[in-house]
Amino acid sequence: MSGRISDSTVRRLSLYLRMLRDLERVGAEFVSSSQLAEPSGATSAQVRKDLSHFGSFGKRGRGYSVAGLVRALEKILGLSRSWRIALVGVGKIGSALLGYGGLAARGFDVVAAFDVDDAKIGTRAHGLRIHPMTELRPVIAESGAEIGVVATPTEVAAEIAAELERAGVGAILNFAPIELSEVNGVPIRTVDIVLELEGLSYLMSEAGRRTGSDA
Amino acid sequence: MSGRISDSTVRRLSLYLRMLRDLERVGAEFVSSSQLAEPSGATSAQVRKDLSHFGSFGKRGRGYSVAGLVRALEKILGLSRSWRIALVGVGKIGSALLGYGGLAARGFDVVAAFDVDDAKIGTRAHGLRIHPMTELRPVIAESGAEIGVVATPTEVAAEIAAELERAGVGAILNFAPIELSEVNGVPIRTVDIVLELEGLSYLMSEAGRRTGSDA
DNA sequence: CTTGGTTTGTGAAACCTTTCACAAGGGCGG
DNA sequence: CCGCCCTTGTGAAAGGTTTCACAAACCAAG
Repeated sequence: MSGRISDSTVRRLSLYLRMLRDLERVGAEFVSSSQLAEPSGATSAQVRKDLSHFGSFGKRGRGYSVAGLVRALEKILGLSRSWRIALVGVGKIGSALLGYGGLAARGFDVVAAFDVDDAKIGTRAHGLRIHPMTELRPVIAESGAEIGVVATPTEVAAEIAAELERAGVGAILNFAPIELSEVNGVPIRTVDIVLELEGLSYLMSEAGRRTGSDA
Repeated sequence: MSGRISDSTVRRLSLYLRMLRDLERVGAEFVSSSQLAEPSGATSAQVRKDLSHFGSFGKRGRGYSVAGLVRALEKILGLSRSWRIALVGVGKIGSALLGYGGLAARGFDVVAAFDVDDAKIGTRAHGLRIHPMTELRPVIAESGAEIGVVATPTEVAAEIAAELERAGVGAILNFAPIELSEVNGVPIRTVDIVLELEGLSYLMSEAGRRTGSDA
């Protein structure tokens, strides 16, 4: 088992865990790979293969123990602890994140916020003091944030990501529409809404072209 | 050329287009596949392969005409026109989207907004009147929105997506942390921040486990 | 204890994507 | 006009992911 695990596998593991927690809440004891596969649109074989990279968690003829698999997946995904987030850029997206209770509920706590805007610095947003950029390093060190979130304009995103990395974060989530390259093994995930919309635009145009030429 | 194009290819095409527009702005005339590859982290061969699915756009020995390729990619991706968006849920994320100028700048106009909250209905957010959910169908029909955005709580996301589909949108962008399944060929893309964070959590834990056992 | 029904874990096969490597074509300097 | 250098377009190879299919294991009932 366990070589290099693909992003898509990890993504699915998260989805399985979500479903398992729901099942746990309603008191289910066992679940089969096919039940587990359904919500993520995967197949039962894929569920079993995904899990097999990490060990053997099921009972043949019976399925998986819900509680047991929840704990196993939490351990694999690093979700048996909570993570601290440092947010850079308290604009539209940054504020939305701060106000989104879903993060803290799932173990991701925003513990520090930064902005360049003098009007914002020193004020509080959702109970969190907004620091100037110059305090990035010390505040991140003191707060112990492990994840940096870049919610700044595109032009400065790369620079901010580099500063976050230097300040010691272990991973970065980027909302600016720019592809940031991983440095020093600090993984970066980008959430690019425009890219998603353009992907949809392609699919709609493609559909139009198909039906257009058929009709 | 042109069979079924993978999501990752389309994603890269968007990135190429971004770079090409920057190049056009600074007045570059030609660009090579290797220059084009750099910002998206692709290889030159991949750029050429991606483009080859749609035709032959370059000149051997010279590269690609920047202006020509911009127009070609815009056509392929369906970006030579603008798209209208109907937004359902004007909470944190919904408001952030409304206020985000980057969308309109790239040809995605939010033309209609809906919410269940009586306090919001009838008011205006960023110049846009907020409609009650009961008016979904007529307002979408009248506004001609092609893309529906789901920015509601998870519990109602699936139902809203179905209503949007019935109201006639051609694609859906979903921000709720739930996997929605495509119906009637209406493509759905989900932006799931928690999933991204959990992916980062996995990578950080993995890194910890590796160095932990090595040291 | 045995039988039958069920579900896992996993090699092998199928499928898909990326990379390689090179012939074909184009431009430029002389 | 010729020869050299450069870059595309593309089959073939390599690499990766998903699906298939089945033996092994477990439970329950008789």
